[in-house]
Amino acid sequence: MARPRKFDIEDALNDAMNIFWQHGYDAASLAVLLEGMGMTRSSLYQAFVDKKTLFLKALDRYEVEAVDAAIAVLTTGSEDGAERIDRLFCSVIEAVKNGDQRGCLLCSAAAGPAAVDPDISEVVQRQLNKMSQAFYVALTQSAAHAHTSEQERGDMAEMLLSQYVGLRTMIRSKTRDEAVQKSVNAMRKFVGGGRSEVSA
Amino acid sequence: MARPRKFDIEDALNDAMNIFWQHGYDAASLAVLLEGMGMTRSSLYQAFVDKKTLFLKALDRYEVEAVDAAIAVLTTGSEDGAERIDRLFCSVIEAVKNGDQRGCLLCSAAAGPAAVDPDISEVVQRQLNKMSQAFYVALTQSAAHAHTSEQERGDMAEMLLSQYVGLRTMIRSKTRDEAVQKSVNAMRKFVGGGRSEVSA
DNA sequence: AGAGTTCTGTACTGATCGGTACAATACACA
DNA sequence: TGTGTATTGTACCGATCAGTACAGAACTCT
Repeated sequence: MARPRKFDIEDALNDAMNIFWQHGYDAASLAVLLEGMGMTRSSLYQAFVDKKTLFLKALDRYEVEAVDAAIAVLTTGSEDGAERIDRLFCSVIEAVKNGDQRGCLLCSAAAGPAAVDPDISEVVQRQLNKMSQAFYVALTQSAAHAHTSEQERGDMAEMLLSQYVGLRTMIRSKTRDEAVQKSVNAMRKFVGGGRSEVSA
Repeated sequence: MARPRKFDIEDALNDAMNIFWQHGYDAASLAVLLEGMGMTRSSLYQAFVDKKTLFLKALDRYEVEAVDAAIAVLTTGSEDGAERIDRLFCSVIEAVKNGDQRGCLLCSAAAGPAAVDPDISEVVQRQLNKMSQAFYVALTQSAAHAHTSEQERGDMAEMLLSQYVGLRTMIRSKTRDEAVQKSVNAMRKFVGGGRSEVSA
């Protein structure tokens, strides 16, 4: 018994996520968001409270869309965990080669608004923790690392996470493809379990 | 034959660098900069043209102040390059433990304005390249890695760089100290040449 | 002391920021 | 076919943004 909204709320959130992903939190002004989401000011504020809340919801969306996908790569697909880690890093290269220079919304958020806002920081931390957990699982299920101590695997999981964050952060600043490729080469060799050498 | 300026231009640039370092490019508004640099609007614009130019000069300053210092750690001090790498990562931990959560101006710039502005991106890239060069030198002068191929060392230098960037990016988002410590633990073990185990 | 020159302080600019007020609108239901 | 209700569109809000205009101040040199 009321006027129905013109937009799908999930679609809009998806648009918002992509806009924040591409532009970053600050550069994604209300004007840009409204244009990209195809809605008016009132609709946005009525549905998403304010910009920060929208960003937090976009981060949640990113968790489902991208983080959980990365985690799926790390925890399923192949028997060998090291190979799964390998695949994740290769997918990063793949994206760059396809011209995707957006990097990672989570990583950009970590360097930007999360440094100032505790609410954002909390979400970022939670998602980063999830990723490091997944690295840990992958290492545990790797022939090359299963024998190492729990502590060693925990350390290495954290290291793989910083590697991942660093890579995707640099990609955002137009790092040349070869540098990314080199970094991943070394990482693959380090982790072991790689299938072929340097795919392409 | 003119009125002398009240401030030292190098001091002011130093202040600007620190403000950008702490707040990030966007959050460092003119008001914040003027307050922190202790000067008036006209003086700033007269001396530094505009905000972006000031930022570029602050980045140059950061290169001298911080990047070159890191490079010095990587290229001098100890006979063994791996130990020097070790020292660099330990110094990152040290900073965090002392409550420094600013991360790295270069890394924040990479995730933020460098993604949009080609001039900033260029400077960021140049400095990141310098760092990876220094990692390469350190590896070449390491007993544990000198025997590896030139390509292998190049790859690993790039990997160490992304590791460094990732670490300092996450630090900015209030990553708990233990995660940083863990990541560095694994990195130290990986690079080898570490002096003692987990300093503290 | 006066002229010339550069810097400083203040006041202001238009643009844009995130956010709000409110009337017009479009639907479901009675 | 009204009536109630939630959404939409528009017009607006004060605050802040980066940047500028210009008069007055502070110095050096003649």
